[in-house]
Amino acid sequence: MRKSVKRTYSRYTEEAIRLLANLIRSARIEQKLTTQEVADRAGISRSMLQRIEKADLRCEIGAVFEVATIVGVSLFDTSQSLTTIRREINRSNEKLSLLPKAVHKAHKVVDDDF
Amino acid sequence: MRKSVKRTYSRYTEEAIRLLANLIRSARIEQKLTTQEVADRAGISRSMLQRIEKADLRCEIGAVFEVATIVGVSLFDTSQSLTTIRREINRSNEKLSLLPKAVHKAHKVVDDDF
DNA sequence: TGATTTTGACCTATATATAACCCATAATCC
DNA sequence: GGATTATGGGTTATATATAGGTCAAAATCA
Repeated sequence: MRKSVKRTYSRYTEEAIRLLANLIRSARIEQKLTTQEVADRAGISRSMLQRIEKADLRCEIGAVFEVATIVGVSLFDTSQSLTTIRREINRSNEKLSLLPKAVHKAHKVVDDDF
Repeated sequence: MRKSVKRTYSRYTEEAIRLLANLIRSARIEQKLTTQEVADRAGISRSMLQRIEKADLRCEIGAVFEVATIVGVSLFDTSQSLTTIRREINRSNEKLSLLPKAVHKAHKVVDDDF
């Protein structure tokens, strides 16, 4: 079953996505690409691109990142480069392999009376 | 109408999201938070969080960013700070106001014969 | 080791996002 | 100014993501 979904977002989340949307729109216009062109290249509809540029929080992250990549907005602005990001992935994989697989909370106290 | 959607993604998009997912999972475990706890705080289901940590490209960007924020993974690693990101938004707004509102391609050449 | 909890993988019903339209207006260019 | 194109804002049918559940296996800890 699925309950009606009404999400709330932190300020930081909202503004991060707002910034990303603005950067995408700027980059698109600077490169003189129409919304239709970018949408086609990204394999999405024009209406979807419009939502992305309006910072709609419910767009698929894959679509947003793909558009960003196409117009040249670097995610993780550490690096635009694929090799660098791969290095980071490897590091995070190593780290993950060292961390515990599950997080256990302290056992519930059975002693409820006092 | 809606056509069946089969997306393709660039390598960079895939790996950027892979990295983000790894960072989220690492941070969650380091802070000894269970999947259920984080899901609750983010207002999403546990199954959704699982997809996020598996780098599923079709999750809502808002949900992903919210989880990242909750476990302390900074988007735009320039800054974890809200004020810095706001400054960036303002700059991008100024920039956008100076850019043309629409991108026009050269007029179609009516002269088709040669 | 045994008790307890977390996780991952699945399933289902339904709310919702999506592509693909259309149209009016705005923006651009000559 | 006039012609042309881009954009924004709708609408609709349908594919799909989602919440919420179950269950077995894995992981943790005493």
